[in-house]
Amino acid sequence: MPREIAKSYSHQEVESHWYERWAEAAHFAPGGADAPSYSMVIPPPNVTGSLHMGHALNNTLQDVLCRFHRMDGHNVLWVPGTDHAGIATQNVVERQLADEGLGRADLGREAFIERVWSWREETGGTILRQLRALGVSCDWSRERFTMDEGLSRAVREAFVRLWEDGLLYRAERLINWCPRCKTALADIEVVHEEVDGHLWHVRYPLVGEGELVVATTRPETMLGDTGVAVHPEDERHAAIVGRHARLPVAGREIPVVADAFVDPEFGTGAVKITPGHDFNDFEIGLRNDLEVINILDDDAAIRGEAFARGDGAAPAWVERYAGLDRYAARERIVRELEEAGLLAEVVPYRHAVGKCYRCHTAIEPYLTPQWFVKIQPLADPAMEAVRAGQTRIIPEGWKNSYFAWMENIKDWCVSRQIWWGHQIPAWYCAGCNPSLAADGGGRIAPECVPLVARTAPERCAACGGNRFVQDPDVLDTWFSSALWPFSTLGWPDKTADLAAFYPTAALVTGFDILFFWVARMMMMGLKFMDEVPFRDVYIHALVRDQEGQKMSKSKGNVIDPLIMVNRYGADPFRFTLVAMTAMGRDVKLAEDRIAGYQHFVNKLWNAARFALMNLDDEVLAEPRRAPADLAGVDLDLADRWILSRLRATVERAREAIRAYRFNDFAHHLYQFTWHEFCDWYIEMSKLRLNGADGSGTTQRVLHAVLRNILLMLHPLMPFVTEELWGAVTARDPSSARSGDIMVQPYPTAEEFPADADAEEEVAFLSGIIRAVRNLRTEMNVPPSRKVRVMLSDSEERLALVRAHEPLLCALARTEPPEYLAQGVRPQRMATAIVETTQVYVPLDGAVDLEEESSRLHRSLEKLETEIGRVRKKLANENFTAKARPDVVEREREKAREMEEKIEALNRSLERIRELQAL
RNA sequence: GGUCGCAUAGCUCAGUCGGCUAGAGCGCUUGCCUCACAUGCAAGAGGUCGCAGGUUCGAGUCCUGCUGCGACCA
Repeated sequence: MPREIAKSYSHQEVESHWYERWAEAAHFAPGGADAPSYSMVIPPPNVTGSLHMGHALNNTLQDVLCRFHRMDGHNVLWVPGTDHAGIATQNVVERQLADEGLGRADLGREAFIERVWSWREETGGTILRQLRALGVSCDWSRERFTMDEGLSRAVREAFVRLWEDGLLYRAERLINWCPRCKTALADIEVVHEEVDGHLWHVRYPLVGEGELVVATTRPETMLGDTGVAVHPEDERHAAIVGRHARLPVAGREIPVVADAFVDPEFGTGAVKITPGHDFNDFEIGLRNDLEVINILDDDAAIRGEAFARGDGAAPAWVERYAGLDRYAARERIVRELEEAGLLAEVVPYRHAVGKCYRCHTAIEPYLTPQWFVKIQPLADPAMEAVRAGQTRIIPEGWKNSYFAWMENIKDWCVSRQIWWGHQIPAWYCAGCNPSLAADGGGRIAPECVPLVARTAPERCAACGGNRFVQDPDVLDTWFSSALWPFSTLGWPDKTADLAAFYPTAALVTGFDILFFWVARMMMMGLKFMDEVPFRDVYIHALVRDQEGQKMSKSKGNVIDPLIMVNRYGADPFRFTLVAMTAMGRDVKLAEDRIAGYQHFVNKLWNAARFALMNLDDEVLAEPRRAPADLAGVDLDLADRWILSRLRATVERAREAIRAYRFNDFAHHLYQFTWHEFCDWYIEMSKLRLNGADGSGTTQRVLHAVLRNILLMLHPLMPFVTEELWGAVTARDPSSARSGDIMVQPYPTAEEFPADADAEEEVAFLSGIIRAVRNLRTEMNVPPSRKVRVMLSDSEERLALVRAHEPLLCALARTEPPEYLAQGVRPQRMATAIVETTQVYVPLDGAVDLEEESSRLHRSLEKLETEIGRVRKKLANENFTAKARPDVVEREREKAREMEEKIEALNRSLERIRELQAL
């Protein structure tokens, strides 16, 4: 009984339905515990974020892996969640407060944090809801947030253990300070950008007589200069080392020192040293015993008290500078230098400026007490694990970056001067640290002694006091993210999840957070779990626009994934992302690609539609999903061929997934579905389906191949495959209940018989069919008209065509062919050669002999060049002696074939010449 | 400045162990509304594999240099 489904697929009606159904059926949760586990943790998106293309790609790839392994019999767990994004989230809420005319200080810490939580309840986690539109199969019952109680406990535990193991310390160091966020940043949170600036050459008068010209990009920092340095071997300046310069404007006397860091080629060979506001200068200062003066407040404005140092009294000009922003101070100081005739030269100069990765404000090296993780003892095992292959990085090229970064790693500044985050579990006893009370601003002096503990201490072991102040700083968000692969599974408790799912199988992420996150997870995983956090790290590309530009709101070139899903459906969108994910390359995305793959979905839909219109109820009702038991019954050539090709496709698809070759995976399935199944098998099957003979077998094969296509494609295109699975298995008693495709076993190659003969024969027959079609077009035979065809070859070869004559007639629209004995050459025929077979189609009276002649000449020329190359090879004794025998044999075969073709072409040309002569 | 990567059809890219008459998708040209699909079918055009050397019987593939582009680090 013929049945019909809609003429085309409407994703809108289908996607939300299936997503809900999967959730209700608990398909997203791990299944049987006896199966090998396959686990992943989502790279937690920022809780303030909304879905962009990077997330779409990242999560699509993860979902492909999860869906594949789930079908392939693994116990799959994919943990979703978000991170609390300390600075970013605090910025968002502070902006809200600003609209109400409030600052966070107006609320106080506790009320502010409450406010952030309520923001999070309302708006946070939007991105996780958006992810569902992609069809991601993560286990929502295990959703985690880095500020959850469980994960916060993990953070405290990790912090305390690091402290106990001597891997954590608090010290006053020069750190990267963002004057807008008013917090310290880790080194990698600073992005270096080239900017067009100036190089100011300033005269520093020497005490006594003479002067020294120094070059600087930041003249305002001279207020904090405590020395001038020259290279020790620079003869130009050798005489003045040890003398003093009088610092312009500030008036202090500062020493001239020699330090090998100075580049004698740069500028005048003399540099001003500001240990309080430059990392290199800080080092030089340490080596040469220079004073460190902090001239800036936490908002990068000049602070008055800086000038009070030195001779004790604040000079008169302090009032001019105190409170000035660093850039205003720069303008002013340049003006004053110029007026004093101390500005020797100003030249345009392009140089790198470090900026805050969150707000893009230029960072300021700033001397403050901070918490640091001693990193080398953690980095060493993390490097070793990759070297030993306990964790693989794919593609391998990223290993270099990983090692390069790890080898030059510096201690990690983990304290942040913000409120939203995990407050550092360290307390200071008011009794032991009298300076605590003095500083009402909450900044704890560097000399204060912290008590690090899992919970607030009740009594001081040293003085017996019970008044404590908790360290006001919070931890870097990445500190909690570093624990993610085990904190989400219940650590520090020894949970069943932890036992079953750690280490995770794979981590899928972009290279932009290789250092921020991947490297730190490696370190923390090894530290706290004694085991790497993941077996494989797959690093994927960044999504760019079609010109290769990074997508950004300011450029206006963003493609919104949700709009794409809505417009084209999640399946084509996912397929596009996966098909374009070549190893290590950028993904350049254009909307028309997605539209293109929507056509593929339509093709699949219509193949299923065709099948449904041609399958009998009893076939549709058979529970069989693999036709292994069909083998040998009365499979015809086409059946044997498509099953053999299916086998090869399953093999390739599995291999592609195993090797993280996502684009190959998509490509092989696309190629098989469209160009083998639809273009050839379905067309060939029509003959048998319409005839009485063997229709049952063909129906069964058609059904089986279609179902296996759906199974293979499911990880890529979950929705349309699930929808069609429902249609083609509707009457299958074995799939009545939890028969969703999502939880069916993934096809294996062994289910399908390989058949090299069938593949070879179909290649030959389809070659003949293509050749006839080609000749038809050349001869301008209208598609509606059947064409006469003659074939000439050995009896054996011709018998093969004869056996499948109806296929040729139907697919090339020919009359039944005439079979000619080898060597018989008919007149007035256009010729093509397929393997050894000559194919003739009558030269129509209307055909231009000239054109036909030049067509043949072109093919002839091509062949002659090629055979020349092959003959040269075969004549080369080195080749025949050294190349592998099978390679040599292939070349010989090639030469034989080409000789025959050339001969045939020459004969055809000869006949055309005869005709032209008439 | 240092490191790494990339350069193949008009565009975007595959090309795994060196055996290639170099592939795909999109675009383009021509002809078709052929009873699953015009979101389609059929046929076709289109390449000095960035340049110059080297290794090899054989190089898109390996090595060196150059040019151009990109990324990361400083």
